[in-house]
Amino acid sequence: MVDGVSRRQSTLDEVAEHAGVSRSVASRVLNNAPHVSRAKREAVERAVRQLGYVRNPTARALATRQTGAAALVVAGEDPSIFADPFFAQVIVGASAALEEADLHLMLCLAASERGRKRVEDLFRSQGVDGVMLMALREDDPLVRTAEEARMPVVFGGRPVGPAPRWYVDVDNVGGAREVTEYLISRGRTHVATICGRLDTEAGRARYRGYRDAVLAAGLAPYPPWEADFTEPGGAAAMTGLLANYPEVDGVFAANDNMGAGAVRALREAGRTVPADVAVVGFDDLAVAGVTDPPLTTVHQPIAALGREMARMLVAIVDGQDPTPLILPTRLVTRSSA
Amino acid sequence: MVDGVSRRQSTLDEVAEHAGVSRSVASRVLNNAPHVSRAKREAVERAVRQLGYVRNPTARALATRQTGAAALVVAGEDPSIFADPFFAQVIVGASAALEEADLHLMLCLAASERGRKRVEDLFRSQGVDGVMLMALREDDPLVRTAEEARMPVVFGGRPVGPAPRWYVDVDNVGGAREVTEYLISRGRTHVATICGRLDTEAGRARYRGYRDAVLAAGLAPYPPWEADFTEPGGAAAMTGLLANYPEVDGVFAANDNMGAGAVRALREAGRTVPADVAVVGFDDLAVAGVTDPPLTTVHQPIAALGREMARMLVAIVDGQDPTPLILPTRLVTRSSA
DNA sequence: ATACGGATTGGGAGCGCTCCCACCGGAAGC
DNA sequence: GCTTCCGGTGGGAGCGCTCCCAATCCGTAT
Repeated sequence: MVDGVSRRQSTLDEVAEHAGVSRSVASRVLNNAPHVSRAKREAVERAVRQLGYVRNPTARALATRQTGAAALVVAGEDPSIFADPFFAQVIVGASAALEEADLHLMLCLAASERGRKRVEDLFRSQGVDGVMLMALREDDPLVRTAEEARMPVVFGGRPVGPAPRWYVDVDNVGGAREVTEYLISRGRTHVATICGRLDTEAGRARYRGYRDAVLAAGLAPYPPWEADFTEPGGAAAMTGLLANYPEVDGVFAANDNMGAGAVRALREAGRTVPADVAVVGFDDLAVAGVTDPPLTTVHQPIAALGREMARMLVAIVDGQDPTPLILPTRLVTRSSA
Repeated sequence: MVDGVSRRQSTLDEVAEHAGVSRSVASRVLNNAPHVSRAKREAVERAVRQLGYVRNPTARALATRQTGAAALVVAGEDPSIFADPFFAQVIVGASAALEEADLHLMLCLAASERGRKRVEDLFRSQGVDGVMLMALREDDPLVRTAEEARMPVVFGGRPVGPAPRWYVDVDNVGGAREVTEYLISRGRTHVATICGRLDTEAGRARYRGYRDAVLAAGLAPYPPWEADFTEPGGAAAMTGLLANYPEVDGVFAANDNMGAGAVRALREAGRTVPADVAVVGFDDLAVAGVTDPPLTTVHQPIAALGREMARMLVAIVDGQDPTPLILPTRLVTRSSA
């Protein structure tokens, strides 16, 4: 009976029987393995079509000890960190690369207590073939978990501390230096920074880049004024900066969200951008284009970051040992500085 | 030997042996099933701890025919649709609800040809326990695939055409009507709309809401000026609208991205917002807060949408038959209108 | 003809877990 | 005192697939 939509899912045994071959042969055909005669191969393919057979990935996973899935773990402190459009772009890139290797993407938001627990179990139960790990804070217990894991782990952005074996990062120091130099080249002499969380490596690296540039120009760096990478956080920081250092005429915000917040706070304080205070950001997310004035910022290849993480992971799963990767950034000038 | 980090993953049999019980008893303990004496239960728990045992989810899945995972499928035409921060918020909500049910989240971007194919296989191979399906366009083949699937499917937003059995949507018509009425109440008499893609139900519904409000006020609705829900698309549409209907003094953009684009296009055309042209959006995403002026818009509970989809799915997997849900929207007034 | 090497083939033993079921002993019911 | 019942227990048969290995087949070299 030809019935592509039979009630029950057909099994490999049924396909084999239908094709008049053994299970082994049918399996070889499905896996494109050699040692199958042309005639039997075609018979199996016909049976597969007629039965509407689809291989059961779970059974395959059990037998091969490979799940066919990779996890993207987003750590952080609060699940809402994931609302940052940054991650969406990472996912677009990672998803495309995983698709090429025919791996599925499992997404884990590990910010809650329970979420973290589940990720730990995932690591230990071999529930995926490998993981991509992002948004780690200093002393995040997941770093330890990852080290002990018996599976490949690729870091997206380095964690604070010793660099892991496999990671993909962007050149945070270089990007921050370049955009700060740009600010200075536009005649700004009192350049402060709204830095990101300093318990993240990205926050620290961008502050270092800022500091390098200011010192190299013979100016005095301001102490790090920390915010949480969000728009309201950036606005609040800008207000604080204004109150404490009214002479400031240039601000490097360590990401675009905070840059947008700074622009808003400045406008609300009656200062014009860039005439009174020039503002630059980092990331080149969509928000940088809609502020008024639009933000000069540092473009980082976010989708590429995701793509390269996934490719690196696939390479490791395939038994290779790729070298870490640092992606370049690029200055994007708009009118906020 | 106490060794929580033994080379090989320990199995349930080993736990059972270590605890001096049978595999069955050990299994019952792990599943919190009855018919286990207090003494043996504790022995097993001790063995689990000493061996650092973690249950193999793949084997469990094979035996129970339940994978412990749910998929979120984002259709659309182009994978970059996922870059819209809208989805990130859905995921935050869905992830939290799935976490409560101890299900993992599999994310599938089904915009590419290959991606769609993989989703179809996922449906047919029972690779997940259920799926949440979003961003369907008219005549999307995935609708058919979903109907034929032998697993629960919850739609996020209704597809064009007959309503599916299970879905969660927001009140697009009501929200669009309300914000358009607001525009009119502010004295606007030439109110146009930059509508979203009309091959999506959300695009159509929002246009209907706009049209209802305009007609109810005794004004003449403008024909739908279609754009693709993106910022540049909105800007281009605004420019076109301005060229064709210079008398327009109010615009309902069917989402905030397009609203932000409209505001930018208006500024670049030398018109002031809201004095010359008032603009309102839909979604209440972060972008609505950073445009200048910030956008009056329709708040929709996006994380709740994700959460309710996930809860509905869990309910179905548990054998229930929940009723579809339509979430309310809320007008958020800022200064763009 | 006869033997030999390689390509094919099918049987069977898992992968690690769940769950049905038969079995045990003691408390309750008669 | 003897059934009846039930909590507790362990054995065993799968779940659907992969993969090792022994068996078979063929063409060809001897």
